[in-house]
Amino acid sequence: MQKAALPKGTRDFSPEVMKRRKFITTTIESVYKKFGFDPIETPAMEKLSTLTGKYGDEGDTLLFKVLDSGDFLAKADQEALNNKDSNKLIPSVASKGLRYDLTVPFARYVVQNQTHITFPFRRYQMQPVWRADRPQKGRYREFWQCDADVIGTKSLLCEADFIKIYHEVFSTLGLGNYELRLNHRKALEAIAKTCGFEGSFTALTVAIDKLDKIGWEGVSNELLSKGMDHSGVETLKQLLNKVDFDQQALDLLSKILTDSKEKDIAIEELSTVLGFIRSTGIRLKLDLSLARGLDYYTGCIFEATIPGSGIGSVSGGGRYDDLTGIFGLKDVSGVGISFGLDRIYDVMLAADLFKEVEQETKVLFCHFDESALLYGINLADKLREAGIASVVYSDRKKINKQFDYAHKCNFPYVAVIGDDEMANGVVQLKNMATGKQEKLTVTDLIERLK
RNA sequence: GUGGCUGUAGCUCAGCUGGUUAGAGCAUCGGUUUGUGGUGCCGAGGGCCGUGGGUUCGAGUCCCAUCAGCCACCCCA
Repeated sequence: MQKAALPKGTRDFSPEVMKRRKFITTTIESVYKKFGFDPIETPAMEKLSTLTGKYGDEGDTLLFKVLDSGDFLAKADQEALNNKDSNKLIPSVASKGLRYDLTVPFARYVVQNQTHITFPFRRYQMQPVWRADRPQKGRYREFWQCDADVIGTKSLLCEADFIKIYHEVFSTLGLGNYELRLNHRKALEAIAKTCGFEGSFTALTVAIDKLDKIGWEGVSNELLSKGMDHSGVETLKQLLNKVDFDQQALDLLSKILTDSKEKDIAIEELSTVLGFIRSTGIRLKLDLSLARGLDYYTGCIFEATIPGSGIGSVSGGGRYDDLTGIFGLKDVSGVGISFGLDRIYDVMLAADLFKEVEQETKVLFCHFDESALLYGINLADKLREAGIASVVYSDRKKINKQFDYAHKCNFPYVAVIGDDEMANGVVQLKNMATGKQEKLTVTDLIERLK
């Protein structure tokens, strides 16, 4: 006998859990639909060449590779094999991989279907993704992303739409205390210029992204050691405070940053977004320390967290000006966001935000003998025709066992069938919550349970 | 990839400084005299004490290794 077990970082979902997960996904889906997005799906596997090189070096190591079928060793890179060089061996034995996110497969989809797509294209996609990360709290190897993207327009109205979507989704889920942080990739570049650090843009973003973890002192020490001078550090310090996203914040930013093309773009785009959402009263933060790891972002970037949840971001996104370029389609700008279903679930569970899951099957037919069982089968079919979910107890067991089953499964009603009921053309319907029961004909039964 | 913590029944755990046949609660199944569930009462099944080695007269308990799980770092949803 072998032990029943799952691969590390993967989970089964019980009916109770699935009902709650569905609540989250249908909420997100209905908001996406309301904003004019249509669904697509893509395969779990992509060609490895589609995935590699899109998520940075670290991302490549986190990709699950799928071993080729057949005699894969025959066509393996013999030199790499002899040298036991795993990394070099991979391309010759694995040509597929599990998708790492939904954005890159989407870019591939857009390029491949460009002649059939009408731009701007608004799609949503809710599917699992896989990462060979070491699992821990709020981190799984298989998890679901709920993405929405608009591709084929540079309009900042899209960014405004996503801010409204964030607000509606989190409010509906009961997570109205969410914090949405906004930044602009060009603002980061302008900051690098202002601080005399344009040559080490990546080092700058890596450092300031750690602000909430290692504090201002840690960040400044790191930057000083990387060669930033004291005046640069002082300037930076004025910028990194997380502030309300409003005109005042933009004015201040404009005052501190030295003139550059990037500054102009960042300020102008952020003001445009602000203008689009001003009337809604939605609040968000301008956080110039927000960097986000994925380097395909070029414009506005978003990240949403639930303060006090102990789990990192539950959603992220941003604008990418040239993600389709790598697949041969130039000058197509897109912007999108992604909700992390599993993390939202964890946060909601911890905050006790799920309502009691109700049993959707209305009634269980219980019986005393073979003829009552057959009688029940017919009645159940009549109820189903009327759209009432019902089950006939499938085995011949004592009536108290049948009731026990109904109780444990949370069926709201039990319909008892015996000789009396069959003789009179009725059933004994018992309300399991109140304990009350009454004799009803089929017609009355349907009327009662509708 | 780096570090820390933990492995005893299906689940949560107890098992004192090593000492007879390994315990509890919950869960499961059966019964409570058979046309009615929840609570109560009675009873049953279920454990190579993660795995391998070592110390010892004797190991669930001590030591080493290994595997697995959890947590943190890195990075991220």
